[in-house]
Formats: sequence, structure tokens, C-alpha cells
Amino acid sequence: MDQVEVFKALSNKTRLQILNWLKSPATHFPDQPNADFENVGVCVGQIQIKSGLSQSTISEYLSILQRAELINSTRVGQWTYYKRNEEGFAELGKLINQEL
Amino acid sequence: MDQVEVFKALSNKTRLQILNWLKSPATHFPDQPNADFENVGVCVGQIQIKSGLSQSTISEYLSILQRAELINSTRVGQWTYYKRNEEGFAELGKLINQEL
DNA sequence: AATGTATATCGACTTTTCCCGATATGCCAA
DNA sequence: TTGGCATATCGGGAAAAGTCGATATACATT
Repeated sequence: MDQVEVFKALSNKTRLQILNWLKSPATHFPDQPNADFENVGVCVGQIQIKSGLSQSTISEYLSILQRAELINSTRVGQWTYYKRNEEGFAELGKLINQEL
Repeated sequence: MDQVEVFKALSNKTRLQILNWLKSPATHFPDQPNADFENVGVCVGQIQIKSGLSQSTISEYLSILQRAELINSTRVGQWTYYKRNEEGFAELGKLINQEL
């Protein structure tokens, strides 16, 4: 886990918001069809709509968060679903408490 | 504590290093004269020398860290001493565990 | 095979960050 | 009060991040 990379990923209001939305997908994305939040998460399009930013920006943001190991993706057909990677958050907590 | 601001402050290798140095000042700054690390911390010049970056850059970095509430400063004569603000780190830990 | 939909990638432009050197400010000593 | 340090601030140039629209890719449906 690259420290600078993870903090950069967290240095943006929209990306922080996305992480927060993904904490309770059923609440924040009630319109996702065939929702299977536990297993796969939320698809890009839903996040994009809710964010109000462009499709390309959100796609980019999601890969930044993924490179930082804060979320995971699963491709199902033409959709890519993203969900939080709680192991990454645990590692981040340890980093803050022990290394910073 | 502004979330984006604190993560931006942490998004830089040199600034992370400074925070780490300030964890054990006696080890990292053995040459500081009249060291009173517990009370005031380490002065700008010592940090600047150790970092290898310019004086203006380090002064700037220290105020970024201070605005993020991660360090405190004390002015004594012509020196400004900086030390870690452990309350800020505690708050950051809480942020990660509870809000992110 | 052709079309439609979801996502990723590309190219461009703007804003922010990274650093520097030069200058200003504040404090101390002669 | 003049000169010398320590630090802060200013102005700028280069690199990175933010954000978009356009295009490419990948899959699904007809």
C-alpha cells in the first residue's frame, strides 16, 4: 500500500463521497436494477449519475480508488460493479495508528 | 478538521517524512542546540537541512501541515519550533475508523 | 452482422501542487 | 541603529490533477 497514493486518492471531495456512498449502497442507490450490493457493489453509471460529474471523470476516479486499494471491481456482462475493499481501509487505519 | 485538506497535506513524501522525523526528534535531530523537544519541538532550519529541499519549500510545507492540524508551532526568539499535534492524529484516526 | 448500451481510454484545457530563488519581516547582538 | 540570522511570503516555471467531450472497446440483443 503506497502511502502517498492512498492519501492522494482521498484528497478529493467527490472521491470521499463515493467511498461514503458505497458504505450503504442500498440507501444511496435505490434505483440500481437487480441490486446485488453485498456481492458486487454498485455499477459505474449509478455512481456517475449521483455524482453529477461526467462519465469519463467517474471512471477515472474509480480506477484511482482501486489503485489505492480502497475499492474492488467485478465485471458482470457490460457492467462494472465497484464496492469498498474493507481490508484496504483496515490497512489504512493501521498505517495511521502505527506508521504515521 | 477538513478532510480533503488533511489528506492533501499527507499526499507528499517529504511531508510524510517530516511527520515521521517529529515522532522521535532526539533520534532524527541530534544536532539541534539546546534541544527541548518535549516542549517545543524542532526548528525549521534543522528540518530544512535534513530534507534537502529549499528553505522556502520547507516553511511552506510546515504551514500546510499546521493548517491540517497535524503539527503545532512555538516561536522562541528568532526560531520557530514545530512538533506533532497528537490530538490531530487522534482525530484523523477517528475519521478513518468512523467516517470514511 | 448491425445496433445499442456500459465502461474505458484519449486528447485537451484549466487549476492546483511542487519547488525554487528573491525579497520581506522579526528578532537579536554589537 | 546597523548588521546578521531564522523564518515567512511572493512570484514564477514545471509537473500533476481535475475535468470535459470524443472516441474506442466490450458485451448483449436483434
